[in-house]
Amino acid sequence: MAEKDTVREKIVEAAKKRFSHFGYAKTTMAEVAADCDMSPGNLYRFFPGKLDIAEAIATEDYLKHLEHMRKLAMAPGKNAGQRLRDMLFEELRRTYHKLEKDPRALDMARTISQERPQFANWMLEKEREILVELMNEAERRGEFTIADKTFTAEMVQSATMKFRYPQLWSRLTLPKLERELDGVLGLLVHGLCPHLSAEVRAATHAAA
Amino acid sequence: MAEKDTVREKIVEAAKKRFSHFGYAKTTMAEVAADCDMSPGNLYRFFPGKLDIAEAIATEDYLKHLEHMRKLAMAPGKNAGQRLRDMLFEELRRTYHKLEKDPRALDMARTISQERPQFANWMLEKEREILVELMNEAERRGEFTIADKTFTAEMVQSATMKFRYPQLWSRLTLPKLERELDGVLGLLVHGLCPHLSAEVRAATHAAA
DNA sequence: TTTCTGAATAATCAACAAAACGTTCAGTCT
DNA sequence: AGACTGAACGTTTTGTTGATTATTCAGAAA
Repeated sequence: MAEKDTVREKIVEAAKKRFSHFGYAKTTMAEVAADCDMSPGNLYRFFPGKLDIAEAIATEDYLKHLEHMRKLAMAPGKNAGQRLRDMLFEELRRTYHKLEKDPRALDMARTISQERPQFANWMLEKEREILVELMNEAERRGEFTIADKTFTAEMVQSATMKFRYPQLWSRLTLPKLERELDGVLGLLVHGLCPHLSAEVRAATHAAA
Repeated sequence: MAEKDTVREKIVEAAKKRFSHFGYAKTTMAEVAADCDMSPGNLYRFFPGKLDIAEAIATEDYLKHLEHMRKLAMAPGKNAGQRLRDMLFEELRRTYHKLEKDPRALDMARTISQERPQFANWMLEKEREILVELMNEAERRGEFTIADKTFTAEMVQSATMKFRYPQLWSRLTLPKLERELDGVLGLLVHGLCPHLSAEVRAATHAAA
């Protein structure tokens, strides 16, 4: 079984190289198999199909990214709004740079999210867990007031959809996208209605 | 000149019928010309090209829709949040139903927004004007506090992108989309931070 | 002169054949 | 028996050819 995992890893590594070098569509199972000194048929003892190899690569990659985002979401010495901002900016920059420096990654991303919508769902769900943690912490400190946190996390994701696969939905440059994300987050955090600034809150306390 | 406009209108009408019956791609300039009892070449004295006829149709249609939205945005006896909600719900429902009952409209929408990105910009800009009017009115009544209204309108549009061409970016049903839009608007209006409810505001006034 | 036509042109599309590919599985090797 | 191969199969992609189509423009009609 440990042996099997080693072989699996070997396949993933070979595929990773091919995919990033030539793109998902342009690498064949035969090539990946050859890189691993095995026959094409043998790949299927480790993965149900080509797309599943891509999914394994994407999963590995995203789990690393999630760790990073969790750190930003829980960073000490910052208020909740700032941490939310850091987290979503990190997400924007990561995907932007990934697709920028390696346009070959785009067809893989596109194929996966088209053929495996459930995978895109899984990513959102994982991110949502972090958002809920962030909100719990924020509420504990009185920074946010949120009734249904999972629902609210979904709404935050919905409102920031545009920044999740930036070059899929617009041709904006990174600085423009950052400015826009900043603006949207400002709205999400403070709202359009007059909000409870520090001074107003003090006044309210005095009145009580 | 009045004569020219009549001919233009005739062409638009003929094209409208063809486009909605057979789709944009499947109707030929020759057919539209025949419907107007003229030669294909003559169409080009009135429109630079086929796509410009489609754009004229879309413009006419959107201007009607804008009027409707402006009415909702300025409806008396409702607070600003409610009017914003009515306006964006109308937008969602309109495009959803249009593309639902007439999937032929989709290829036209897709072609226009692909080949003429500036047209999509024009639509957003026009809608933004209404949003700014709504915000001005809301600020006058103390319902919203907004520094840069045009920028804020842009951010509202950015956060609600997903609901603008619903079936282009997701496969959600109308009820699910409505629920989600409602949630996002709740967030945009009230924000995540504790906000100034009516009672709190009264307390603040008392303290002052 | 001004308005319009319709054949000419160049670009795009559709249909079809050939090649390449993902996937399977009968059978070989260890 | 379990691990693996590679030819075979059906699907998808690619390349090619012929037809359609948007657009132009020289010239006819008004």
